[in-house]
Order: sequence, then C-alpha cells, then structure tokens
Amino acid sequence: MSNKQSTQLKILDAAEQLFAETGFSATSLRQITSLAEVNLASVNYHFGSKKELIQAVLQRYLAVLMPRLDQEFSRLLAAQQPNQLTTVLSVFVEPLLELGAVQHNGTSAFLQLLGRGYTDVQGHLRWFFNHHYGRTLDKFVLLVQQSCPALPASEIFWRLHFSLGTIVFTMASNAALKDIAAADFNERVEIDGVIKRLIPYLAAGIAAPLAP
Amino acid sequence: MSNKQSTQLKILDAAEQLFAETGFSATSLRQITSLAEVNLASVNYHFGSKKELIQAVLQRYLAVLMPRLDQEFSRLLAAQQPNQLTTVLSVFVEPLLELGAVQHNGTSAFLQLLGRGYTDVQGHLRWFFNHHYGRTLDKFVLLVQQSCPALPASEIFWRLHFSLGTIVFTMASNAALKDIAAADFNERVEIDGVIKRLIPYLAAGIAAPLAP
DNA sequence: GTACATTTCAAACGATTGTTTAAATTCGTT
DNA sequence: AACGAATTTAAACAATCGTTTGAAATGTAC
Repeated sequence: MSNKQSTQLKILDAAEQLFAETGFSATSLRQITSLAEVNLASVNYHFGSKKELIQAVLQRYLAVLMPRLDQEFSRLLAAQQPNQLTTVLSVFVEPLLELGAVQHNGTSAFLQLLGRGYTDVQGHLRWFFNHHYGRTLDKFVLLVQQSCPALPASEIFWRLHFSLGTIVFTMASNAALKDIAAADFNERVEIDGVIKRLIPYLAAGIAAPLAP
Repeated sequence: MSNKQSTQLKILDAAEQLFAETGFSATSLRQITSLAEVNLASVNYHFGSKKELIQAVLQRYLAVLMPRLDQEFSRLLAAQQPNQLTTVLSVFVEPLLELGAVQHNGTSAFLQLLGRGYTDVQGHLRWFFNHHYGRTLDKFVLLVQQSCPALPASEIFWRLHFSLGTIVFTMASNAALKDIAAADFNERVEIDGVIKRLIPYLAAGIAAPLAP
C-alpha cells in the first residue's frame, strides 16, 4: 500500500485538531502540515485548497452522522401520535456519541468544528447544511412542530435557532467551560455529560409558553 | 476645536460597523480607515494598536451599559423575597435598548459585537468581563440562584453559559436570521422583537427540571 | 508672525498568509 | 532493472496584514 492515504489522513487529523482548537481562519496550513509532519504543499496537492480541506474535515463526520440522524427521524415520524420533545432531542445523543468511532474524541471534535463552522466563516456552513441535508433538517423541524402543536411555525424557527446557538457556542467554548467547571465546582464533565445536560434546557426553552 | 475627536469618532464608528458585520480578526485596519476616510496610520496614532481599538469600541457601550445593569441588579436584590426569573431577565431589556442612544442602531451593533467578541478571539472577552465587571456579574448570578432555589450552583453555571451561547450566537447571526425570517415567514423583526422573544425561551431553559 | 505641539500623510517595513512551480524522490508495473 | 506515474520536497510567489517612520500639514499660544 502506498502512503498516499497515510498522508491524507495525517493532514485530516492534524487539521481537525487545530481547527477545533483555534478555528478555521486562525489556523494556518503551515501549522497543520507541521503538526502532521508532512510537506506544506501536500495540502494543495491532496485537497486542492484550504477551503476544500475544511470541507473534507467536516464531511468525514457529516457523512456518518447525517444518514444516521435521517434514519432516526424517519423512525419517529412513523409513529402515530406526536413524540415528546425530549424524545425528539434525545435522538441526537447516540449518533453523536458514535462519532467517537470515527476518531479518538470524535464527538467532541465534531461538535467543536460545528461551532467553529457557524461562528468562523459566517453564513457559509448554514448554506452548506441546507443545501446538502435540507431533507433531513425538514424531518427534524416537522417532528418538533408535531411535539409543540401550540407554537406557530415562525416561533419554532426562532427557538430552533436559539437552540442552535446554545449548542454551537457551548461546543466552541467547550474546553474553556470544562476548565471553569473543574476549577469552580470540582466537577469533571465529559462531552456526553454536556450533551445530556443540554437536553432538558433545550426542551424547556423550545416548549416555553408564548410571550404575552 | 481640533478635529482630533472627529477622527477618533470616525474610526470608532467605522470599526464598530465592520467588526459587527465581519468580526474582529476578519476586519483589516485598511478597511476601517478606508470606510472612515482617514489615514491608515491614524488608528495606531490614536488608539495604539488594533487590539486597543477593539477594546475602545466595546468600552463605548460597556461603560454605559454595565453601571446601568449593576444598578438594576442592586434594586432587585433589595427586595425581600426572590424575584421571578422572567423579572430578572427582563432587567436587561431597557438598558440594552437604551444603547440606541449611544449610536444609531447601537443596541443591535453592541450585541453583535458581544457575539463576535466571544466567538472571534476565544477566551479573551470572557476574561475581560470577569476582570472588569465581576461584581456586577456576581449580583446577576445571585439573583438567578434566588429565583431557582432548587437548582445546584453548578447546574446554574452551565445553564447560564447555555444562555450566553443563545444570546451571543443569535446576535452574531442576527442579520442572517432577520433575512430568513423575512423570506420564510413574511416577518419583519427588529432587535427589540428578538430580545423579547428570547426571554421566555431563556427563562424556561434556565428553570427547566433537572435531568433524571 | 513666529515657535511649538499635535495631527495627518505617503511610504515602507517585516512578518505571515495560501498557493504555485519544478526538480527530486518514491512507487507500482512490466 | 527500467520505465512512467504518483508523490514529496524546497523554494519562491504575490498578496495582505499590523505597525513604524519621518516629513508635511495643521492647529495653538505667545
């Protein structure tokens, strides 16, 4: 076997780590190739450009996660009556945690990348998501609407984006929050702990009574 | 009067606008001085460095907002019994909206800057806040704890950071969200509409029942 | 109006960025 | 072993960044 795959993988792994830690635009190709111990030009040789490298790093997880989520959404939609909101949200937990199989610390890395993608290169990831996984997202929105029949669609739109903000920001600053929690509350929190803490918060927020 | 103040103000206004639109590190001094119609070197002359310019842009709002919030927190703390959580959160509304007096669209601009500050230069704004306004923040945390006596302090810590994420992300992508809401729901939403939509969501999330 | 301090200005600085080039090396196939 | 394709390598590219410089311009006070 040639070491072509090996070089590509070394780049992907190093890029993922640095992107998650410091963001996409703040990470230089020289940092990546230095950590990966490969030549600077190999990024452009194997991936074309930095932009395509970013997409490749994200796709490694999305290609696993999104079909998995789509399948879960379809399963819930097949039920006769509406699902509890916490049930709908809990659907994310297992597929996300299974990303640990893609890579070491894969779940945490992916969620941090997601946060970076939304806050770093503004608007780009949102478009990418709607374009590639619009069908899957629609299923999720439909599930939430079924769970909250009292809420108008526009209110659900806003609250789902509020929730996206909660997730994305929490994950982007995951490392800092972990440190503070450890220092202030003697509390060791892992990624699954954060995810499970999020669910009641998000469920209550989304289902909150309408403002007067 | 010399036009020293005028140049400084032109820089502050232009920097604020571009920082809010595209973020701190993605905005170059040349973009700022070009929009402000001043010489490139005047930023370093009047503010010292880009970093100090960022601080000056933020301080223009924080110097107005934080004493105002501190005063409101003290007022609520003087009450004998715990306040409703929505009451505590609603305290932010008026001081935030009054930032419109600092600048045109000041409220929206400041909240976007806040979002950028937390997502752009990771960790720096958090330290700055705790260092300069720690007393005020402590009052707020105390108010929330009084409102939610059933929640352990560590859980409140996490939920307040979830809420910070909601606010910061929503405000950083405020422009995009406004556009989508207008396109999908024929809904014109201004900054005060977003703020008032946030309160029931945040209150419900913070006060959510504990996970099993 | 002269002297002094403040501000503006064009130009250049050194550093870093993503990308490209062309030669050197490694690899798989015959 | 030898050929051709794939990959790696060092070097340079042009562009952009924040910052500095020193002279020109402007403002202030006597």
